[in-house]
Amino acid sequence: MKSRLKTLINQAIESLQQDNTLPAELETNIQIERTRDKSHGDFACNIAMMLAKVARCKPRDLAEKITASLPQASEVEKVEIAGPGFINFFLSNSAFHAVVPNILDAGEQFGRSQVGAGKKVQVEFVSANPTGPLHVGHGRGAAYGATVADLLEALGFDVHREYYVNDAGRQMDILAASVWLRYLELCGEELPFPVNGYKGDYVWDIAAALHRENDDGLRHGWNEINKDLPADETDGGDKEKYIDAIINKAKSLLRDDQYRLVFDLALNYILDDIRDDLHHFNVNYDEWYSERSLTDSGAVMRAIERLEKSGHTYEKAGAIWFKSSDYGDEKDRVIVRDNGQTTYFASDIAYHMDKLERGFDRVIDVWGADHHGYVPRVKAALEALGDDPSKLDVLLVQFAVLYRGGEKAQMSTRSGEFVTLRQLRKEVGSDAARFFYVMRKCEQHMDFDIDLAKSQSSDNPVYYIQYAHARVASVFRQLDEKGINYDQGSGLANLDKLAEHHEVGLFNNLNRYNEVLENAALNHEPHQLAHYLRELANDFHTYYNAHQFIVDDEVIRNARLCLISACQQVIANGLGLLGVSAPDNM
RNA sequence: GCGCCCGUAGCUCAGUUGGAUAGAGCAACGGCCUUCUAAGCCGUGGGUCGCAGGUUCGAAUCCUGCCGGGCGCGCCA
Repeated sequence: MKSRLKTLINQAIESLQQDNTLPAELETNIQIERTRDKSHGDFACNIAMMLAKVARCKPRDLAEKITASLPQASEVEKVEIAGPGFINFFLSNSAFHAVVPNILDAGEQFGRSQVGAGKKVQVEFVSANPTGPLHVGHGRGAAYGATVADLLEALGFDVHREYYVNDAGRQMDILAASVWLRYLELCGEELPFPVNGYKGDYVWDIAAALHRENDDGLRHGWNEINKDLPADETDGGDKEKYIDAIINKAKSLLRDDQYRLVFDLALNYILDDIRDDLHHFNVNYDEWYSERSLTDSGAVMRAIERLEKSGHTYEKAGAIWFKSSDYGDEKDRVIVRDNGQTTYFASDIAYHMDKLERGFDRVIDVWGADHHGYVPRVKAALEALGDDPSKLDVLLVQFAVLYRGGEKAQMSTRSGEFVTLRQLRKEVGSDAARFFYVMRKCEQHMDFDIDLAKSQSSDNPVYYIQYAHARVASVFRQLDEKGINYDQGSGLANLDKLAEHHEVGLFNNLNRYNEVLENAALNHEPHQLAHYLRELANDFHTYYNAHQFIVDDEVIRNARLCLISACQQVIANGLGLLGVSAPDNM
């Protein structure tokens, strides 16, 4: 609809250029907007105000000339000039009707397009350390990332969903050591558990699995382990040094192969858990990319060498630094520590280098907002490597604070542990959780009202929208029960009989769906779709209450059934893109 | 101290990328059940868009400076 009006205005401008009212050289950026106020018509264009200067006349006069030069179009009922020089288009009702047959024809495909033209986009999201179950903070990233990916796919982008698995580094060693110590306890050893170890119940579960598979095969006496250990924090020592000493003991006593056994068991156990959790959250990946594989394949060394060769590194205090401050970072960063080990940042440089080498036209990282300080150094690295940092979009997701009964529910009752995503799903259901997480734009701090998400009332937007979908299904069930025939062909042929203002409003809203989808996807703003669906459901419910659909007049009846059927389809499609189900029964 | 995000109705938030008289949902108040789901609907009230300047035909939106809240500033990952 918008593009149709654009071409009309373009033609008008071209004809004005021919009679020299407007200069031949002209930069035209025609914007067509939906009006807020119906008294301003259906669409408005501000082109006259934009071009007034170059045309050297008053905006309203120019608007007059443009309007006079507009070609005839059947959809346009009336054109008015208003305010400082807006050109307002009033369209005929029938101009909005064509969307209904389009919706019913396309079905599930309605709204999908080829705007993305098959461009390769990678969306990396969640990527939480596999050292424990996902918590509610990860949930927002999961819902947001998955929806952004689905939206882009709907627009015809070739989307690759990826989870970066931090399966290297100290945190994983701490987990492996924690599991091993719990395993030793299961073997009958008595030992003090490290202050810095992972204490969650899942560590016991992994240890039990380790014990089932290996019996006492990995057992070492605590007396042997305890030899030469520094003091833990409980005994006035340093908890970091203590846990590092435990890790080193584990590595030396178990040797490589057995240590790797413990490590991998823990890693896979937790990854399976995360995968399962996300799967039930309707979040699925194309690839789980291992950080360790970057080291194994030599990508990390290759990235470091490239930086060294291009003169972006230097040595200081035994470490190798990347001069990220040359590219806007606030200070330089270590990539190889004085002990020879590469840093996490070095892996991340290699990872992003690898992403671009894999040929993605666009790379999207979804991060928690607490990592925002990390953006400049990654972009700096890409620039130093000679890649284009503008290909990388980092989307920062702010924290979600859970509220239950008006109180913060962020922490569970047990010692400072976060509420897990699994607990949240169990309590409010996957549908409500997915919807609530994307209801707000990602840079907005979010208050997640658990009570509201659980409630089955119109206050709850998820239920309200799903209910609209179910209601249409219910109407068609009624039709069946009454033995009344639904003639879609007749309905589509008589849409112009629907002129109640509720109906006009619905036609109008159904026409907006494609625009909303495109905007939501290209701007990475799923909340736009969520809000749209709320409005559409609201309009539907209002219509439902104002008018009977199953009426005796079969012409009106069939036309109305076509209209509500289209509403149902759009709601189903929209909810589908948000990862929310559209039930027929509630 | 420096950097990023946020500040819009009593509350939670939108605001079509700078457009016309700033919107919605809760909450408050007043109505509506013999009807395809009242799991709902109709109506009313409510605002110095944090503050002060600036940019222009036009600012909640862009720029500058303050104020307030959140987060981040490791040879951790």
